[in-house]
Amino acid sequence: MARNVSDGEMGIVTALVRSSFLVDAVYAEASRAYGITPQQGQLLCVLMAQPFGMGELGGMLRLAKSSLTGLVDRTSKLGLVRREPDPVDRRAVRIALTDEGLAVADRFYTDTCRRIEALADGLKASDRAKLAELLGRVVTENQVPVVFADAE
Amino acid sequence: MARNVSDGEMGIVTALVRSSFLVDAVYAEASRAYGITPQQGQLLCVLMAQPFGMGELGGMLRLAKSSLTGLVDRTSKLGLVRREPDPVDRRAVRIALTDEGLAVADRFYTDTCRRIEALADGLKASDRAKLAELLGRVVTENQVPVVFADAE
DNA sequence: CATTCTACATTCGCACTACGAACTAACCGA
DNA sequence: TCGGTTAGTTCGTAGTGCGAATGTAGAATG
Repeated sequence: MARNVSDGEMGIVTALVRSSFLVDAVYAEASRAYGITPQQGQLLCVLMAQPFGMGELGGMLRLAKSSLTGLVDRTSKLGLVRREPDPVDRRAVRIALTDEGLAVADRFYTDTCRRIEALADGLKASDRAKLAELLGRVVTENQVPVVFADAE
Repeated sequence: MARNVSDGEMGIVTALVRSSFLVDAVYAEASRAYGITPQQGQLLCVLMAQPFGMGELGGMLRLAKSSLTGLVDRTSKLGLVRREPDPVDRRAVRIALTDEGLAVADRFYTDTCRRIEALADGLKASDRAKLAELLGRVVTENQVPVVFADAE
């Protein structure tokens, strides 16, 4: 049987899985507010740092090449990203944000950050810092791709 | 611009988003190993506690009714869950694990726990406990549905 | 009791997600 | 130049998730 929600003690596995569920819901809600899908939102966030080739993007987002083509197609059709020819490799393309894409990405990113941050509102500052440190170490040690980063 | 991965300081937002990405990847990998989708795996985990009606399931998994019908259909076609008539309400059904579904759920759950737990292998026991406590508070305070629970 | 209102679930059509296999074009090394 | 590799796309398939519309059954009201 499962423990009750009111049970104060929650294992680390459950805490991770359920917090992930929470983050996913926030992502879905935030992206919907901007007329994009969570995947498109994630693509925009990755591209905020710099343009990437399809291969690099596939590695970061953990998507097969064929999956990525469609995602870029659809996001491109919205006018948010653009395929640019790679200057040195004529086979390759570089996916970059359009002006509008950058604008949407900025707003989506800011909004998402605000919503995610609100999840930890109940924790006092020192606890939030501790949580960020511990969770950050988990992320770093598992080499999670930089699908999201702190603003400068 | 974005901070570098090697940058030790990671904000709580980034840590949450990227750890969620990590958990999602583990869930996808684990479910694939059992020939099911992550959504089907999640359904099995929820039903491990007890059978639920479609309405309850929709609330817990945050899915529209129409989305759930298909998920249950497909999982049922695999022989893992079953629709049972509700004893008191002839409109309603109760979704329950079949014997095979219970067996798969047990193994999937155990395997997933092992994989998720491994994510925090780099932390020492006291840090893991602290992380579980803080993240557990975030989960509890945001009333995340019990889509996953600790084993008894 | 009949009528109405609401709740439970399904069906349908749509767009998106994700994959592997097969393919084209271009790079690169021998 | 030839053969192998790499970058991306195309195509077919299965699954996801939603809203609108539907049918049936319980609940509430007269």
